Amino acid sequence: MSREKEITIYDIARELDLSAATVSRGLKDHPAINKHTKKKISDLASKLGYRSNNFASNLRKQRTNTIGVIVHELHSQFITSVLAGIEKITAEANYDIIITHSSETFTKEAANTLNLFHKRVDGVIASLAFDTENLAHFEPFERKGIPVIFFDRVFEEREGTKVVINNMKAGYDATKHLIEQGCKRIAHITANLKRNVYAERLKGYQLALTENGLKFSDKQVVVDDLSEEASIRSAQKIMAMKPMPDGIFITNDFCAAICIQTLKEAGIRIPEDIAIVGFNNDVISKIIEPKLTTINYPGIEIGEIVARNLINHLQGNSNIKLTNTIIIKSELIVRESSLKKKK
Amino acid sequence: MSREKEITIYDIARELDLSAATVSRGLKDHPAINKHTKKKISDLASKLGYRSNNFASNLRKQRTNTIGVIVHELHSQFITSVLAGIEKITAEANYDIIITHSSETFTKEAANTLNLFHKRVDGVIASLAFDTENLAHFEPFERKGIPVIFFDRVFEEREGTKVVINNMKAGYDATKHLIEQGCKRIAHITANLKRNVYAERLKGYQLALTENGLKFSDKQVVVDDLSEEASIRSAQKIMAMKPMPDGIFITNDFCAAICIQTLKEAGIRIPEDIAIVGFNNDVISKIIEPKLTTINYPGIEIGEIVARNLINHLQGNSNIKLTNTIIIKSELIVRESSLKKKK
DNA sequence: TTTGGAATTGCAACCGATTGCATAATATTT
DNA sequence: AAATATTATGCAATCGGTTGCAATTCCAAA
Repeated sequence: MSREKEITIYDIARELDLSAATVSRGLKDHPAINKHTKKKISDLASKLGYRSNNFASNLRKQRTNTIGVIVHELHSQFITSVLAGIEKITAEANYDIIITHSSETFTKEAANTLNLFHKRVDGVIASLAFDTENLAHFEPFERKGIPVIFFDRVFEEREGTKVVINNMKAGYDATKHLIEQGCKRIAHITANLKRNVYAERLKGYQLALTENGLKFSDKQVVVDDLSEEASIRSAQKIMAMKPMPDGIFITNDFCAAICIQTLKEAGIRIPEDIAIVGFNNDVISKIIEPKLTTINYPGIEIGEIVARNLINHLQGNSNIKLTNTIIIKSELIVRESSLKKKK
Repeated sequence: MSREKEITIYDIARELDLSAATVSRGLKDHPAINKHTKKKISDLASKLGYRSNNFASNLRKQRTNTIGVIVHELHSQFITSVLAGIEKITAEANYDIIITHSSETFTKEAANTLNLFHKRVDGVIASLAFDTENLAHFEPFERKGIPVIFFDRVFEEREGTKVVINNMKAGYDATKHLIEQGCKRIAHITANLKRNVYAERLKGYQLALTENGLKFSDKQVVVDDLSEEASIRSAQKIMAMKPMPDGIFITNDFCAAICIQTLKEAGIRIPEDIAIVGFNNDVISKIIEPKLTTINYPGIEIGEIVARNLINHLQGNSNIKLTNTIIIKSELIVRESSLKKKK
């Protein structure tokens, strides 16, 4: 199979006895070009199978029409929903996206960031890894005036637009719900508290407790990562508590599912002995038995809003520095895992 | 924030009183350049924050060092594992990847294919959408001599390398296992039989039945998509069969999980009344109750092999046309959902 | 017929890295 | 010291599309 020669605007120009400039303008519907000429150009272009060379074009235009996306994982429903939302909006606006993921490690996140920088993306959308401690690796973008928007895992202190849910309220709602179900000793399983999402949910948990006359104690908060092994460990810690909790607010559905499994295997009844609320509304929350009460996390919506904001900014219709924090609504979905009281 | 000017090799050349050619070679460790000079170049480059312009480079080199990946979904564990495998190998070989997904529709798949073509990827890795009927949309690649490797969902008839598991054997093993557990009336829930993977598994199912003196009947095969709704529908069809099956081989773990749920809600005991075997070894198979017997589908390995093959071919170390089908081992993982007999 | 202005098209200089070939500088051999 | 080989660097063309500005063509009004 011999490779066909690539067709360029010069080939088209030669064949139609025009200049490359005219062909270039004709192909992109420039108003100065005669309708007739445009037609001839685009006809011949498609006949010859012309495809525009992005590299030449980007090189000259000094922009790529590409947005870089940095996420912590691909395995989560939430993230894939966000990506779907981003993709929808960016595709409409004719932007390409490059998706990178950090597997929850700062090192890979930094490498991906650098990589996107070298690829000269016009803008970046990011959610931070588990152990990212600062935003120094985003500085090159800052220096070049390339906009970066964060969602979900963000640094509150940082300037610029962020898209998040009200994690504190969500944590509050989850805990309040457990209290309303009659729980008196409510534990909380969560992850790295340096991440805003977990810290905020903890605050909400704490507030709900104290506001309802229950006392908060460090000992009832289990911090680990959210892997399968960690989840089993966490469940074991819960069982070792004396007295054992009668309710748990768990910051992640997968972790909650593993916990439920571990607890059930130990003969603990859910929700009778321990009521459980998860977080995210993953598919898994409807598979696990009992079905999991959880917080709905509207990924698609978040993705759409993040993308729309970035693109507006890129097109000069808004200024990212002005808008600061966009809060998306999330709500509690009640299923069996928390229902101590019959309806 | 004012944008910094971009540093080029010319800036470096000027400052060091060298030619751009030398700088270019120095930066990529060309053997003809003096060690000393190289050091000076790379020192200044990093001091100035130089970043190479990929567009200029690609334009000149006429290749992008980018591989396009087309998959049917991002939501599945299997696919994200494959992607992880691909990423590992391509990153080592210094290739970039662009990931596109078709949401299981041919239209999007074709659009993505075209898009990758325009982006001038050096090679393509693809798994077909649910309803793709032919490979005409890959023809532009063929014409330009750009290699395309398929995995998982492939067209058997097509020339060129494909990476798959032995789906027929897997289907056979799954069904045989059910037979060994004493099942006499084994149903099969599957999806679009135009896709090789499903057609092959069906063949294996059929073979195991007839080989063991059980008769095969169309009526025991339920074909639908693999969505939640479809899975519920399928479970209902199973329950409506008279006599009801005592075993089901389901071509996908998620679907199997939903089926188990639906059957259990109807009071059917798993595995006592109906034994079930799934496919994929998704996380979900360990969450569902009872835990699901399934076929392990080694995604990472498949990804690695596909990527390695493509890269070898791109680097001229092998010819994709010669190798034809690479078969990866997969095996049955026995859990509770199929164990009628106590061990 | 002349002329002003609008409508089209072309010229030529970019954008930044790469690379075959020539040349210069240095080292080695005779 | 001359000749040859080795090492290091530079020249200049090239990749293909874009765009400010100039040039040409065309048409209608004077």
